[in-house]
Amino acid sequence: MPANDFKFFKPGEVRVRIAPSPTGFLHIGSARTALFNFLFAQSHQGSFILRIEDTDAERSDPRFEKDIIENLKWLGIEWNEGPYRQSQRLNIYAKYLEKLIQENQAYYCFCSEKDLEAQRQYQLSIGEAPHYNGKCAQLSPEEVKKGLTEGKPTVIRFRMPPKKVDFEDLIRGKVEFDASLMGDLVIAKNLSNPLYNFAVVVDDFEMKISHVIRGEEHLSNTPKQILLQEALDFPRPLYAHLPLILGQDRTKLSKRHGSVSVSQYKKEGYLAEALINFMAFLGWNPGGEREIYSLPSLIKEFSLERVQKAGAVLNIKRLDYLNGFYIRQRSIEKITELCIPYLIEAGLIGKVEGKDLKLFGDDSGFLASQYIIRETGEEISFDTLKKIFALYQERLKKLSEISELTDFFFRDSLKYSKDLLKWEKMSDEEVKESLEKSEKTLSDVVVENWTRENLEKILLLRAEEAGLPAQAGDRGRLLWPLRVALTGKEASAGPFEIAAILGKEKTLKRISDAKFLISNS
RNA sequence: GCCGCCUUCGUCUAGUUUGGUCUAGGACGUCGGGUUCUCAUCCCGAAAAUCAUGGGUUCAAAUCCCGUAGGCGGCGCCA
Repeated sequence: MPANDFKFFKPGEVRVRIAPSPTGFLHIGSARTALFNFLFAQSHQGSFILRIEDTDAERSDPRFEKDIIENLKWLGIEWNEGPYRQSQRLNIYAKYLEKLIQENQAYYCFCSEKDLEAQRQYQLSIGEAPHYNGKCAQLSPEEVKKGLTEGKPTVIRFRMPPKKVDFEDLIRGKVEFDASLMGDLVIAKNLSNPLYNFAVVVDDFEMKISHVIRGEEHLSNTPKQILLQEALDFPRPLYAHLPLILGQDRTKLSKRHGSVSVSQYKKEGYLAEALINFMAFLGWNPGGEREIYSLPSLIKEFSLERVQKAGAVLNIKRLDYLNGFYIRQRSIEKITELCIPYLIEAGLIGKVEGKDLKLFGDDSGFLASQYIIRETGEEISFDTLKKIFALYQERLKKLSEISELTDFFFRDSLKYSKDLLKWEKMSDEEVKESLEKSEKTLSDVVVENWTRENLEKILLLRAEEAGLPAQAGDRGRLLWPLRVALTGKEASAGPFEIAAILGKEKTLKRISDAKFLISNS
């Protein structure tokens, strides 16, 4: 816990914070706010503080706090202080609350929610912004005491000074609000239950926050917080309101737009560095033409001046592109480690019975030297899996695609329609001939020579002698049926590399299965 | 309804501070082509913004000024 001192922050000392409420999984919007705060702190050698705003006990849940912390770490967004929890700082808020009440800057209000709602409806109907009408603002001390001792339901309201408030937003410039339109703000349910706008002001002061960098949805909270600061005699931090992240329909991004939580993206197989690069460019860019940036290079380039004012629509295709790029950058060992859990989850492979798998890290999945193919019971090594994934590394946009792309390696028999075996307009008979040719060619290859290079050399030779005009295009007559026989798929990696991994026996078995399919249906 | 903010290719954006080099640049996506049995990668090329709109200032405006429209956000005993 920080010391309870009242020292003003030093203007030169940059201290920023991210203040998520644990009422949901870490949202991509909060993650981006965290990123910008982190980048800003890092580029100014400042401090970045994590503060969990869990004053709403009903909606807060420790598992959300866990999710927030885990995913921030996963993204590589590290904080220097915290996590602080507002629920553990209630005595601090109570002290300031009492001060405001004592100074008559805040007061108890006994209005019922029903009355308030009626009032709101009425104000709306006459074209006014809904705001508290001040009914309890002038209660005598006796009335307050009576209400309190009777245990009447109550809240604490801040006497909002009816004045204009302006502030210089680092991104938007001068912004002005008229507080006389706002009505007295509820700052706490009672002495031990502070509410957001109040708790934020106290904490930002106590934690000596120099710059409040947050989403634009907080812009209209700012004048309220400024007035509270003035009432408490706190210095005013600098403000920067980030543009919102929008969905396709240009409204604030929410669940109905699809994936919004970082954990969802992680599970779908997006890499942290892709997400970071992507989020950084949502409402900001360094000005040049380079678009690939790692965390360290972002720190070098980041500045609040280059942050956009308008909201930014999240373009998932761009994230996919970036993710594919970063997948291709990773080492094949790392890709293998990351892909294995998806295969396990799809039920394609499993642990070897009796052997313990080493579980490492948070999310890297299982790492072992041997796995078992569920359908056949055969063992498969990490190295073989590595070879399989190597074929698909450049084809992957998301890691989660791996099981659908490579499932044929882990199946005993393949299911596909016989027409898929036909390249262009081949007849059944031609397909059969093609397969027989592959079969013959491959059965002549001794196991010692069963390598990708060799298979390619031999098969290509056979394809080109053909008997037909030997054009490169004719390779398809041999290669397409072969590839479909091995994979059962319209699109896949090439037949040579697949056959090399499958081995002679399985390769020939699949060709024979394909011949059966084309002849008997 | 009230208050506030915003407005350059479909999307993210460069350019606006210091008006001319902007017949508006890049990236994703789309389309076409090359490599290729397929897919992906990679390479080449194209279409795509009368700079929301109206007016003004100026020899000259995406860039400066005024108005208008539209969009979004907030208006909670949520954060």
